[in-house]
Amino acid sequence: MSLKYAVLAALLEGEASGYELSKVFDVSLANFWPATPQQLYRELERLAQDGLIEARVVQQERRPNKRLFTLTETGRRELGAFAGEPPRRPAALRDEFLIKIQAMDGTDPEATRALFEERLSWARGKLARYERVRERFLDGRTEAEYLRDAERIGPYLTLLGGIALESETVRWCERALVILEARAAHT
Amino acid sequence: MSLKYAVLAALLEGEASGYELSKVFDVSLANFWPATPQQLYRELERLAQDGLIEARVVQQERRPNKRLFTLTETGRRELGAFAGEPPRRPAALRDEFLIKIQAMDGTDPEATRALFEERLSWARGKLARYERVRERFLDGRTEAEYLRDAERIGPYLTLLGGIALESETVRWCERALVILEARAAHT
DNA sequence: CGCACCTACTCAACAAATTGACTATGGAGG
DNA sequence: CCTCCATAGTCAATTTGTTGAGTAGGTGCG
Repeated sequence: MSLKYAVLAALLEGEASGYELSKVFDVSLANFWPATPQQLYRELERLAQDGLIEARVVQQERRPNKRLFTLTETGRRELGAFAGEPPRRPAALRDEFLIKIQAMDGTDPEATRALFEERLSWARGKLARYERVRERFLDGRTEAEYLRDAERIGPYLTLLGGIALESETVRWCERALVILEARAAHT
Repeated sequence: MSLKYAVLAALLEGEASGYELSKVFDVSLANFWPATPQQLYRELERLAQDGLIEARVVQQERRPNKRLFTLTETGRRELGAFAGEPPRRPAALRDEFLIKIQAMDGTDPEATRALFEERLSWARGKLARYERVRERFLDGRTEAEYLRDAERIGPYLTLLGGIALESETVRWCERALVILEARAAHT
């Protein structure tokens, strides 16, 4: 149900092809609504049929042709209506890693440490990427200036959410590693 | 794929029926691996067939009979193996609310404020529940004592993760509300 | 006494997500 | 020259996940 609106929201940034969207979903929207290319192509088809987006075929030389999609007025309206409504379902996190941690006792402590280490460096990497995106948003201005002047701040707020989440993950991993080390030293 | 291990991990706490598991998944495991009762019943059936868990029918008076499931040695081993391996897929967050925020510009600012307010109070509620669970874990001991003496600390670490996540959500919402207010006052 | 709600599930149907393979063309690197 | 990677997708099969209903006895409330 919500993939529909995730796609519409992505098209607020402007015209895009399915392929381009699959890239966007990989880096930005993937942070709160993951989708595979196949899901996107299917969804775009449906949205176009329902008149929420419009396709425009662009002939390309030395490349396969592509279809660029734009929001229609109807699409924009539907997205607006959706954005104003309270969410029907709460956020869902699905994390294999946490299952492993839940079940970690009785396995090799060293393996557990490695898991946390991996997660930590992954979170740090993500945080660094987020910070670069933030620089691009600000584009030289201070945050206060940006928040005062920009016409769209939604994407910036979700970015702040992502940054908050990942920096907290980093702190949590660091803490867990200290705890694990203390338990290891104690034996 | 991972629901399997989520169920096995839940059974580490001891024997449980499908119905009991559906309650556990609602409060604890739901935080990182949501599942509906139907999914659980299907999964339990499969796990029993594969010999990873064992069922024992308990006759009850004035209640429908229930089947209690326990981990077998095989199940315990498979779970251990899983817990040691690096995760095949990264954590996935699916959050309708964030789509709405991404698309919020061009809708009623008051509606957006209400969304954040709602999310905020929801996060605070969850945090309070987590803290109560934490009290139960500690059971009078200090955290340091608990972490030194307890045989299982996995569930405590995932709980800490949940607490970190929700308290960061609270801070993020508060910040967003300040920003929204400033934009509203500015007009 | 009737109604709603709790325990403890099962069944069927449907929607969504995932996986893997397949079609094309072009450019880069060895 | 050959292979791999990037663009720009499509198709089909399978697995997961979701929704709604049904069964059946028990408990609590007014």
